[in-house]
Formats: sequence, structure tokens, C-alpha cells
Amino acid sequence: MIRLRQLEVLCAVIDLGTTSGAAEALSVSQPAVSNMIRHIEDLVGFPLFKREKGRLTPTPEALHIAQEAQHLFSQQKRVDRIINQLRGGTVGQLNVIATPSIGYVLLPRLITEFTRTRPRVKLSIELGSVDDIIQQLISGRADLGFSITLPRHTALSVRPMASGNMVCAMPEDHELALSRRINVLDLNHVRHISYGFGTPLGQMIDEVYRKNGIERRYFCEVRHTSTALEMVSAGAGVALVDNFALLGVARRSIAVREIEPAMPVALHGVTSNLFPTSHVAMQFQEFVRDALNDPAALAEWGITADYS
Amino acid sequence: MIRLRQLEVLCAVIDLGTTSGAAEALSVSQPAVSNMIRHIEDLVGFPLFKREKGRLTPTPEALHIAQEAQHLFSQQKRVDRIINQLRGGTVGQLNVIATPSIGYVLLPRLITEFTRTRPRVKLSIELGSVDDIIQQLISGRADLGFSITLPRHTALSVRPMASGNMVCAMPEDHELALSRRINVLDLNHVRHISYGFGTPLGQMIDEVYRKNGIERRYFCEVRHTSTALEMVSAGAGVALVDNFALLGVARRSIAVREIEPAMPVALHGVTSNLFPTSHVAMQFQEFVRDALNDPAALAEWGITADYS
DNA sequence: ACAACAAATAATGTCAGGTTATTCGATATG
DNA sequence: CATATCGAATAACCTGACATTATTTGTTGT
Repeated sequence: MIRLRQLEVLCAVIDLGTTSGAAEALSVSQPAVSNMIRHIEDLVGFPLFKREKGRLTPTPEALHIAQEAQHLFSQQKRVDRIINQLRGGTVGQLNVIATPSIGYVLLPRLITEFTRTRPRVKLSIELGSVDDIIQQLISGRADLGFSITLPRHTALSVRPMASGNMVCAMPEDHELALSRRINVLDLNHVRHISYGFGTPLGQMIDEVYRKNGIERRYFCEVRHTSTALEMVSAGAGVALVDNFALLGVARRSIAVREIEPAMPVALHGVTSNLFPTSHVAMQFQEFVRDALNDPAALAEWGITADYS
Repeated sequence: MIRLRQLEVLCAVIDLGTTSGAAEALSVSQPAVSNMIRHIEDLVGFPLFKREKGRLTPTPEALHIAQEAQHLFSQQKRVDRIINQLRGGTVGQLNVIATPSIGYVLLPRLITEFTRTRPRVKLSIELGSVDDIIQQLISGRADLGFSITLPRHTALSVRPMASGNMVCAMPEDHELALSRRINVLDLNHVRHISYGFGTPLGQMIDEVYRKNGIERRYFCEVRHTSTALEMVSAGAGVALVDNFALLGVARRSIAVREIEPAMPVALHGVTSNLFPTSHVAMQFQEFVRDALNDPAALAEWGITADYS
């Protein structure tokens, strides 16, 4: 089977007309080319050049071969280009599934930033609960997940991305806005939005109430913090939300206050162990982590993490 | 620039699933493969396999590269084939693949005529279904295809060569021979040979039956019109065939009648866009078109298109 | 006759890609 | 549970394709 390199040399000699010319073009020595040509002729079994008066003129056979070889070269370049693109992460596909609190506003912006330098990446963003995230990842439909609640599943790898807190969001003119810091238990005294007992967030808050022997009471139950935040923004009431949900939202007359006891939360990046994680997916995960830990960068993209 | 061999090894490992398997397939040692994979990973700068539990699973990137590399391999094989043919002392080559109806009788005669003035052209004729034709063309093994069914494939160029009709062929002494023109639906009443539902021809005929709310019934199912014609000629029964299949066959006591509804068919010349079409191939294509549209020329070579 | 150029030859170096022998980790099995 | 099995990796070494430099040979224009 003829080698790629051999065809390369053959074509160079045909194109340039002389071995020395070809040698220069390929940046090798003239004898290297000369030997190679002879070697190929031995290999194929018929002359590729007519040698007369110290010159080489290609035979029709050689021309024919060279013609066909061009496609081989272009194919090789194509493969090489693809490898380069893969290296730079500018090609591939990236299916992300995330909890709405980050996926609703922040993630779309980050992805936009990320793909600004990677125009050929195919994307999809999906929102879902922890269970959805687990499902999509272990089934291979999603490459990367982001979750507040940390999914317990042996087939998943979880990496911490950023740490945050639950905070209290309310309409600007709300009575609670007068306090600098709000006790979680006090929410029982106002119309507020909270999370079902079945949700991880609901259980986390219930834990505090239970310790104090009080029953949690709220007028509206939602599943995701982003939904709660939307309602707060519409003036429906007060809600506890994670600070990630606040990143990037237009501050439409919402006031935000710290709570006590502090309820730390963390954002996790999740990948499946069942399938190899793609290069772009890893890159994007790092991109998100870096972005979340660099308020300056976020600010540059019109996302402020400041809610004092 | 990635080497051909490296891609070869990469693909082998992906296909076979293990380094040892790949090593065996390539007839080299297992460490050779192992080292090569590592070397490629260094070269491209990102992992191609996930190593866990002592096994290798390819990353999406590796799969992507392997996919692209396939074209390269087929190109290489093509060049190699061309060299082999040149070694055999031919200046040109012409590999034709055609549907049997034209390829069985007519094409051999046309090729004979064509090469009368071109002694150093190396030839091959192959018969096959539309799918075979598509496969051979896009893989570069055939230079030119002729098909009744027109192949839908983006990498193929199709040119109409001649138009024709389905006609009804039967033994001379058959009762139907008394009619001047035969209704397709009437075939249900006689022992006749037809085409499977999966074939384009079968679907085309079924369409007529379906419109009339009748189920097509036949005693023998074949794939190609030339086969059907052969059976008719042997006295097995009646069959619908395209008129191209009739061109050039010795009229061994076969009667031919027009049918209603008329079922027009066309013969197409097909070439691949993936490779440059050789000069001979284009010439031959034109030769065939001209011949088919010039009954005088055909008659001169002992081929008659007249079946009145 | 001789400079100028193109190709071929000779002697030698180097590295991609191969070898065998062996180890390591994971899994299957009596 | 000890052990056999299988796949991957590592180490040390070998080989040939393809490169090098130095030199010779043949052709051509002045």
C-alpha cells in the first residue's frame, strides 16, 4: 500500500518540475526526493518519469496518480482541521441540563459567552429537577448537568462549582425590607412562597422549623427558586431563594436580605461516569466555575452578583 | 499533521473495542497499539479514550475523528487500486455498475462498440440494485452507474439518458397476445411474474392496484426485470418489464404489448461528486445516451428497439 | 573549456513504529 | 479465598523508512 508521504513527494516533483524544486518546497534535501522517486518506481513497478537530458518529465501514469492523490490530501487536511477544532473545543455538541435557578437566566448568558469563540458547537439547554438531571445524565442524553442539590448516584461525578446562600427576596416596599437580616421563622408571619415538602429545598427549610418546634406555613408552593423569584418580582410575596437565581436577573423592585440561620448552598457540576465526558463539556464546566468565582467577569457581561 | 497509520490504529481500537483485538486485526503486537494510542493523544492534546477498570471506551471526540477518517481510507484504497490498474498496463479505466435490465444484454454490447476504438481502456461491468449502485459509486469502486430508479443521494449526480415505458412481455402463443394493449389489472387473472413490495418497481405497480382497490397477485416474485424476462422467454408466464430490458434480446418467441395505464420509466446515468469523473467515463455516458436515442445506430449493431 | 544546473550515488544518522518480556489491575472461577 | 485469566501499560531494545551531507555525472549556455 502506497504511503501518503510518497504521494506527497511525487506530486511535488510533478508540480515543481524538478527534484530540487520539490526538495525546496518540501524543505528536504534533493537526494531525499531523488531516492524517494526511485523507491516509488520500484514499488509500483513502472516508470513515473522519463529521464532524458538530465531532466524529469512525468509519464501519463504518474499524472493520473497525482490527480487522484489530490483528494487524499484534501481529506487528510479535513481530518486535521477537525482535530484542531476538537482541540480548541470549537466543534462538537454540548447538551446541558440544569436546575432552573441557574439555568433560567445565568446559564443562557454564560453559554452565549462560551460559544462566542466556538461557533461550530451544537448546543442544547434543558431545565429540570435533580431527578431529571440524574436521568438525562445516566441515559447519556445530556453531557453535563448543574444542580444545587447534590445528586446521590454512583454513576455520576460531582464537582463543586461555587458556594452560595439562601437569601430572602421580597418586593422593595415590603415591611420586612426594613430589617437588615431576616429570621427564617419570621416568614410564617407574612404571605410567603415556599417549597413543597418533597423538594430538597423544602426539606432543608423544614429542618430549621422542626428544630424550633414550629410548623412551616406558606400560602403558595412552588418547585423551583426561579419560579418563586418570578412571583416575588410580580409582588406576590416573600420567598427564600438561592443567590444563584438572582444572578443576572433585572432587579425589578426586588429587595434582598440575608437570613438567619444562614443556609449555605452550593452549585455542583455533574457528569456521567457511564460515558466519557467530551472535551467541550469539560471546558464549559471549567468556564462556568471560573465565571462564577470571578464577579468582575460576570459584571462585564452585565451580570451582577451584588445585592446589598 | 496526523499520519494515516495513526488513524488506522485509532479506528481499529474503536471498532474492536480493545487494544489486543485491534492488534490482532492489524497483525501487530498489543504494546504497539497501546503506545500508538498514547502517542496520538499526546499529539492531539486531549484524551481519546476513557480508561477505567482496565478497559478503553472512546470519547465522543475519538468517535468523531474516526468517522471522518473513513473517507480517507476509501480514498487511499482508491489510489491504490488505480496504481494496480496502471501496473496492468492500461491507460484508462471504466468501472460501470448498472441495473440488470440494461446491464445484462445491452450494456455489454455498447461497451464492446465503445472500446473498439479504445483498446487500452480497462473495463469492468457489474450488475446490482440501486443500493448497490449508490454504494459502489460513493465508495469510488465504480466510476459510472446506470439505473432505472433514480438514486436519492446528495453525493451523486444524475443525468437522464433515455425515457421508456413498462411493457408486457409474454410467450407468443399466450392468450393475452391476442390483445393489442393490456390492462395492468388483468395480470391478476393469469400466472404472472412480478416484483417484491420492497423493490421500486413493485411499489410502482402496487400504486396502480391500490388506486383501484385491488390486491396484486402473482405466482413468482423476482427482483430484476431481466430475470423476469428470462422467465417469460422460458415460457413461465407473463411479466411487466421495462423496454430497456428488451433492447438487444433475441426475440425467442416473446410477444410484447403496450400496457394501460402507461407507466413511463427513465434510464439515468449516475456519477459520484466525491471523485472527479474520468474522461472515459463521461465519454461513455454520452455514448450510451446517444446510442439509446438513435435507433439507427442500435440497429446497425444488431440491436432492435422495435417490438410492434 | 568551463561555469551552472539537475540528477544520481554513497555513506551515514534518526525516529516512528515495531518487537519481546514483564508488570499491574480487574474480573471470573474452582 | 486463592488463583487463573484477560486487557492495558511499561521498559528496553530493534528496524526500516526517510532523512542527512558530500560527492559524482551528465547537459547546457556562454
